[in-house]
Amino acid sequence: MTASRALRGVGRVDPALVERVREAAAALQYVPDPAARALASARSSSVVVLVPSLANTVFIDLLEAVHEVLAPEGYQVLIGNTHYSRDEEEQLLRNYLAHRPSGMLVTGFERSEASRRMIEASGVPCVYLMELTNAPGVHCVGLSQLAAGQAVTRHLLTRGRRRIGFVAAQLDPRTMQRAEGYRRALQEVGCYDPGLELLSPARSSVGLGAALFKDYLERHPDVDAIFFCNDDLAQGALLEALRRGIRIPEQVLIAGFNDLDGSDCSFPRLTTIRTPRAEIGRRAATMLLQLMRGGRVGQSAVDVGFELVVRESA
Amino acid sequence: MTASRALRGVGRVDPALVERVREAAAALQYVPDPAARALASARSSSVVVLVPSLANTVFIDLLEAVHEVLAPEGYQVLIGNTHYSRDEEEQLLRNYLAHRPSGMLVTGFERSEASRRMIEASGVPCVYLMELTNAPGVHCVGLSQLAAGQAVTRHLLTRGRRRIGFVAAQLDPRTMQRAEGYRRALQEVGCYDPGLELLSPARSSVGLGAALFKDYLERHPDVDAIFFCNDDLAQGALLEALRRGIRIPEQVLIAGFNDLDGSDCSFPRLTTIRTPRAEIGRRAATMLLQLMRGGRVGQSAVDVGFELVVRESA
DNA sequence: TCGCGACAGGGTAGCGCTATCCCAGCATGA
DNA sequence: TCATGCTGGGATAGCGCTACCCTGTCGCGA
Repeated sequence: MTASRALRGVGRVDPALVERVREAAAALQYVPDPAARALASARSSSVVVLVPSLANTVFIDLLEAVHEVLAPEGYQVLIGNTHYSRDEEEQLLRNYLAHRPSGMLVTGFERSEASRRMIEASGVPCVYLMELTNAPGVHCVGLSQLAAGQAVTRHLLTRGRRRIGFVAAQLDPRTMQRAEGYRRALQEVGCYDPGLELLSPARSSVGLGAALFKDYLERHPDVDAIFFCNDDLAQGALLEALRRGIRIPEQVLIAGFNDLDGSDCSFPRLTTIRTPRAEIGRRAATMLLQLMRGGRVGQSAVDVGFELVVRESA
Repeated sequence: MTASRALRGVGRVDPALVERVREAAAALQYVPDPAARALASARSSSVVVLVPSLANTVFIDLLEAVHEVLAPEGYQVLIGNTHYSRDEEEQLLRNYLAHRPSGMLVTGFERSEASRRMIEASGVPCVYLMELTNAPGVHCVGLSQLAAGQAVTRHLLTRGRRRIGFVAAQLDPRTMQRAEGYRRALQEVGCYDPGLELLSPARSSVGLGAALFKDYLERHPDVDAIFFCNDDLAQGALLEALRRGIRIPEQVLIAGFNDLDGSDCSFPRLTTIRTPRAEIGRRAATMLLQLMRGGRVGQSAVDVGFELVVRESA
C-alpha cells in the first residue's frame, strides 16, 4: 500500500521512502498494470477525444495539441473518429465509456439523444470542442463559426462584390453555422439570394472543390465572389480557375476557411479564416485537466476567436 | 461462468441458453468491464498502431483501413504517433505494452534497440507496415520504396531528361529508400550526380516544397526534371513554378510520390506514384487477426506494389 | 502526567472478470 | 454390465492493483 502511494505521489509518504520505492521499482523494471489500476479505482488514466474526421487537418492539429498537454500528465489519449455519423459516435461512446475514462473531449453539440444521455449519465468530465454555447454548466472551447462566416462574407462585400456565392461540402454543423453567418451578412445589406448557395453532402476534397466550382460557374455565370466552407474546396477552385482562364481575384473573389497547408502559397494565395485549432486543443485539455482534478474552472466557455487572413484571392 | 462463455461465444454452451443470456444482458444494459477482462485474462482487446505522423494523409488512410478491419472483430485501435522520433516510439511502446495489447502494427523497421527488444520480449503478435523484408519470421505488408523511387526516375529518363534532381524533406527511412532507388536508376545510365540531391530534414509541406523548388532552381538552373519524395512538396513546386513563369513540363518535369489529395487536379496535374496504403492497412490488419488467433499465415511478407500514375507534369 | 490530534505506514478486502478444475448426465462399445 | 469419453454447466480462486480502515509513534498543551 505504501509503495502504491509512493509511486502515485498521493498521500503522505516519507520522501526518503518514496526514493527507495522508486529505486526498487526501477531495479525490478516494475510497470503498474493499468487494467488492475482501472479495476481497483474504477477509473482509467485515459481521456477520450471524439473527432468527426481525421482527413481534415484541423482535427489533426487539435489532437496534437491535446496530446501535448495530457501526455505529460500521465493520461492516455484515445482517439475516436465518428466519421460525421451520429450512429458511429453513439457506438464509440458506448465502447469508450466502458473503459471508464477520466475525461472526455467531444466535437460540437449536435449528437443523438442517446449519446447525450450517455455522456450525462457517465459523470465523466467533458469539454466540448470547436463551437460555443452559453448553456450553464457546459464546458466548451471554440469559436463562433457563425461570426467567422459573417466576417468572410463582409470582407467580400467591402471589396464591392454583391453576387456572392457560398459553396460547401460535408455539411456538418459547423459548416452550417458558417452558412448562417454568410446569410446574415448578406441579409444585412439586402443581397441575400438563396439560389447562390451550393451545398454538397459529399466528402470535402481539392478535387471536389474544382468540380463544384465548375458546376457553379455554369449555373451562375454572374457570380463575382465565392466563399468556400473549407480551404481544400477553395484550393480546388483556384486550380480549376487557372485551367479555365478565369482570373482570380479580378473576375471572381475566392475565400476559404481554416487556413490549411498550401493556402499561403496557392496561386493566387488564398484569403481565408485562420482558426486557432491548436489553441482550442490546448485550452480544452487544460480545462479538462482542472475538471478531472475536481477543481472548478474560471470560465466555462472559452472563445478563442479567429483571424481573417487577407491574401490575393480576395 | 456460463454467462461469460455465452457472451464471448467460446466453449460449448447450449444455443438456447446463449440466447437467454444475451437477452438478460440486453435487459440489464450489461456492458463487460474491459479492465476486469484484461486483468483476468492478461490480455486486452486493444491493438496498438504506431505511425510516425498524422499530418501525412498516407497514414490517415492506413489507419482508416486498419480500423475498418479490426473494429468489427471487437478490437480497440490505439493510435500512437511517434512523430518520426525513436525516443517517442520507445516511450509509446513502454506505455502501450503495459496495456497488454492483443496485437501491434508498427511502421517500418528502423527503431531503437530498446524498442526492438520490447517488441520481441512482449510476445505480442506484430505486423510491420509500409516496408518489406525477407527476414524469416517477420510479418510485414508494404512495398519496395526503392523500386518505386527507381520507377519514377526511370520514367523521367524515358522522357529524355538527364539532369534529374531529387528533393526530399522529413528524411524518414522510406524517403531514403526512394532516394536510393533514384540513385540506382541514374547510376544504371551513368547520369548520377550527388550534387543534384537536396535533402531537407524539415517537416514536409506544400510551402516547403515551394521554397525548396525556388532554392533548387537557383542552385541548379540546368536541371530538367525533379523527383519530389512526397506530393505535398511537388504541389508546392508546381505553384512556385506558376508564380515564376517556369513552364512545367516543358522546362522541368515534376514528379511526386503517394498521389495525395489534389495531385489529380493540380496545374499541371501531377505525375506520381500511387501507393495502396488502404490496402496495406487492410492486409496488415487481416494478417494480424490471424496471428492473434494463433493461426499461421500463408505469406509472412506481402508486397502490395505501387502504380506509376503518369499525368501532365511529367 | 495524560489526552489528543497529526502523521507515517500497513492490513484487508474487494474491483469484475476468466482460467482451471470439477461434476452430473448421457451415449457408446466391448 | 461397466469402464470410457463426451458434453453442458458450475464452483473456486485469483489477476494486480487501490479504497478504506487501523495501528503505533510523536509532539504539544493542559
